[in-house]
Amino acid sequence: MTETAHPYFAQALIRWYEHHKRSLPWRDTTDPYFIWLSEVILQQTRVAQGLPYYQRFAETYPTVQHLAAAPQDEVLRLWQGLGYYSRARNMHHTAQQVVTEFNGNFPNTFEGLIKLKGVGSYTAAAIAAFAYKEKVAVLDGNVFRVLARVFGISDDIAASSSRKVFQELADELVPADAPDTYNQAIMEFGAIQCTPLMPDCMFCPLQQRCFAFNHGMVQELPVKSKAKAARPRHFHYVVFELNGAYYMRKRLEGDIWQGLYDFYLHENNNKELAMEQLLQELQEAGVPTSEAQLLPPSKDYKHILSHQKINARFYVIKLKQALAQEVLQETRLALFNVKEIEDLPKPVLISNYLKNAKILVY
DNA sequence: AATTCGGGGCG
DNA sequence: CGCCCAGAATT
Repeated sequence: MTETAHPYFAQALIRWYEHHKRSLPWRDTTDPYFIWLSEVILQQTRVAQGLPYYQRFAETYPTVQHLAAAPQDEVLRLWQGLGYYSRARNMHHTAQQVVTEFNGNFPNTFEGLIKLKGVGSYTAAAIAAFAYKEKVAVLDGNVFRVLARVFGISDDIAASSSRKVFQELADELVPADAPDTYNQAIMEFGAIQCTPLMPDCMFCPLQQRCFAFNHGMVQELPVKSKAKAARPRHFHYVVFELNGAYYMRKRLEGDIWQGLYDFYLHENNNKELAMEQLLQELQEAGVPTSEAQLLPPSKDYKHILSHQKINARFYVIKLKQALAQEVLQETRLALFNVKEIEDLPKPVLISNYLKNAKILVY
């Protein structure tokens, strides 16, 4: 490991930060509510993608009380497109807890913050440092990368067992007099200067003390094992239409997109689905298919998630009469008009279909 | 300690 | 279009 004087490391980063930092709205406040909001949005999310969402949330819910009082569907609708929807559900839950249990005040220590749903070690450290200047180290992907390169750490950053090594080093590096600025600085440095693919080593203030640069290992560090291949899935959506309204249902726990709305779903392990089979299934579910007019399936929609490759087809069925109450109970479907559908939180896949099919115009 | 949860950007 | 990015909860 390169002998890097710790005070030098923090000082160099802070000096770099003062010259290169981006102006971001959550950096102009020490209000734990807005810092928490921004950090939850920024989990797994690039600043450019999260920024407009932050602005919308901060504007729509100017206080934690506003967020706590909002209906879940509204919160999820505002979150639509950001992904990892448990973040929104947990955030909503935590807002309600802060209001009802803590009188609207967030815990003011790392230990208190990390007990909140959706607040893990990274987010607790970020809020504690930025809002309360607690001397704790944030450890996100940027920090992993910067530390691995500068200090020549070759532990696999994708392995949970490596965390301890990085966390201990990160903790040592935090200066007591500026934990807030330092933590911002190291993440910003990773995001702008010490980037994953083409780091700007030529104009790097740490160049001379960087293990990776000095050993020609910038491309090799950090070490990161590859994720396993995404599993293929085949979705066959049945879009029941009745006089310009559509049957949709809220997705349950235990799979992707919990809390979001989609259509009647038949999943198999094939791109194709025999019409007779689908019609028989619908008949068994109590759908009067004899009266229904079955249109040809849509094109294939390919939707990529981190570890799932979804191929989806949409089969529109124009109904002549409403589905029976028992069918709705069994399938959990409900009828929504176009205006209502617009306001429902939906997976991007469903949004794309609705738009292509000219059911919704965004 | 490994797996699962989304989606957008980039070369 | 393949590859990259990356925190929290659950198993």
